[in-house]
Amino acid sequence: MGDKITSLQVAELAGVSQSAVSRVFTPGASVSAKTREKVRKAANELGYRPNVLARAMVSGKSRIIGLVVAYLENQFYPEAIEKLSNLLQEHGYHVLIFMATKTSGNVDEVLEEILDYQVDGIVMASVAMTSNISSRCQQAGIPIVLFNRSQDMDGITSVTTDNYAGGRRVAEFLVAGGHRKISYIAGWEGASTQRDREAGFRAALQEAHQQVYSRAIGDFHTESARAAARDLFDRPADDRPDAVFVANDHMALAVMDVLRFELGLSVPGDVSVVGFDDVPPAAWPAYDLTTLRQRSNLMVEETVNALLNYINDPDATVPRKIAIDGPLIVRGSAKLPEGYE
Amino acid sequence: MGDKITSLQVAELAGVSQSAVSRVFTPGASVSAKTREKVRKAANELGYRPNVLARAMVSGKSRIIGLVVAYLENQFYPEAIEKLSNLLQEHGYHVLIFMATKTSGNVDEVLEEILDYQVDGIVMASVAMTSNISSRCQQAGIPIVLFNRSQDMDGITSVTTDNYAGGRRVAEFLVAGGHRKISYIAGWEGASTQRDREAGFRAALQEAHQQVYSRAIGDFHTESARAAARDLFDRPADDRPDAVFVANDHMALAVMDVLRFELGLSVPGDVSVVGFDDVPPAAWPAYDLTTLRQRSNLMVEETVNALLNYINDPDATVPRKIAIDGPLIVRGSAKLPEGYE
DNA sequence: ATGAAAGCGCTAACAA
DNA sequence: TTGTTAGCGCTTTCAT
Repeated sequence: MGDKITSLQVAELAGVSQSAVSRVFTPGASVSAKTREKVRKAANELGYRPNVLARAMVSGKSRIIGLVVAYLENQFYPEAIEKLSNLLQEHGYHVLIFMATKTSGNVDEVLEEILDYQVDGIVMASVAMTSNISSRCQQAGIPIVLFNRSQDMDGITSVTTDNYAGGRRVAEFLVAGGHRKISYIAGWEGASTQRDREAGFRAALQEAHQQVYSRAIGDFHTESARAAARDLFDRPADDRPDAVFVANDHMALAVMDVLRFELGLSVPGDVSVVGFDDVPPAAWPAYDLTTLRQRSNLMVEETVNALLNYINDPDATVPRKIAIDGPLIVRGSAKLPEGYE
Repeated sequence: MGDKITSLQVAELAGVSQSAVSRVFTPGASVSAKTREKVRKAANELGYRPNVLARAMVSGKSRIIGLVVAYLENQFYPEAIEKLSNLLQEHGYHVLIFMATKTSGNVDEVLEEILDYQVDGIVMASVAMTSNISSRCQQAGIPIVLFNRSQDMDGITSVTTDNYAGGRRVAEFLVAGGHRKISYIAGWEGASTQRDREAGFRAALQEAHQQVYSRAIGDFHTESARAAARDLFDRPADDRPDAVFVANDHMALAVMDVLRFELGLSVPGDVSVVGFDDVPPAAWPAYDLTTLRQRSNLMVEETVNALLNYINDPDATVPRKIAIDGPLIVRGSAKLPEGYE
């Protein structure tokens, strides 16, 4: 008992050939209404469902998308994963998760594992890529898209927020708010997101004839961010920034806690804080964080599009660097510019 | 170019049979050192790796575990998923994600999809089970374990915190804190976690000759929780609870925001708040939430154990309801009992 | 429109 | 220890 039902058993019950059964379950195959009916009936009776793995073997399409992720602690990612998985599900694909954390330290190792599953595509979220990996996939003919990371090297598709523009927007907002000592808490310096946000931020500051007042590295992690905040703010009032742009919300929330509860500073009274991402807690009244929103819905849609386009027509698809514009969500953690409506 | 390397090609290059190659990649098969060496060399040269799907087909073991989740918004789950995935990876398994949300509304539908992938096991997180599903899996011989949900019906393995004991512990703490008007904000009433937490809570209250002062339903969602908080607390001081147990942290944080920022109440000055889970934000200084911790590490370990035990020896494995004790993490959101150290 | 037959890449008897 | 041989459950020519 409990044995798997095969198409052959259905065929026998329906009194048709095994390939007829296969055709009934293959969209766009030619079967007569009568045959289809007989097969459907037999299949229902037996509770038959095609074996995806067998289908994958012969067709070469597994309908599995590999997802590499390393940083679920940052709420931006669970949210994105949920959307990604949902959208792919709607297209008949499913997500096989690979954690690129401690255990299987290096990404290359993880990637080999993914390839073993004959995935139809790969999404790498918040993970850097070596050109080695890239060529490995290229040669395997597997599309890969970088989510929330970009790569200088060409030939690899990526979907990000327009981090440069976002950084600019934050700087402009802070400058307009009348701040004169604007500091920056950086994310992990290996990340393109960090780099681009900072570059845009600095560029706009420069245009306003300002520069970054001080800088510390938070590495995208809570504890490092706290240390960075102490580093920049635990000093006399006249040597203290009056505003800080933190490279993502996950850090910005921790920074706000340090400012308020450790250093007794008022936000935005003494210091304005702006983050990046707009994760759910940023909207909580206790933080009410002004932040540059990443439009994760759009990002996910673009990711899935890129993947499916390639799968459906590998030759007609060229790698693109997709950068989505993100709006500044103005809340209460930063002083408003004069006359801001 | 870019074609997949098969064991046959390796065999030819190594000058051995195809099955020799297979054996080299099968742990515990008998191969001579010489053959192994030849094969290894050829495999490296060609960049060969076994096709997991083909292996799955013939062996009947896919090394894929299906995971059903519905509620990534609650930080407890991303954390758990990360740990689960990591631990399974260490055992050579990988997680195929299925969202049980809006899109594929009903769990039964999702489950059929999972079965199509010939998974070796299923973890259902925060998802209720119909007996229908259960028997479907039983008959397919696929182990299924409920994570953070339990089921009255027998024959199904579940891993939870001891929610009843947890609920008791919270009540005892609140009573010891001198509270006399203790209320409860419930989670989704279909959830076993909700039921058990409330039952334990009420039992301990009763033993202290108290009862629940008032009750509202938060459904485990932020917005409903906010409404529930208003419902219970937006009233004259003498008809207001002096403490509230909220069925999980995700809601408790939202409740604290309403109390403080909408109703102008002080926590714990006017109201003590206790949650359940101990998600990361509970420890943030802005909330400093007293809460009953779910030991997700242990829960995940037990889940993986249960799964692997069954896979390795289906006949010797009996369904168990595993309930893990969780400690009360005392922070600042609730008044401390007299003389509490 | 349908059936027969040939594999997809691999593991697992079975011989040798 | 090794090679040979059968499949795993399915899709896909190729005839009919």
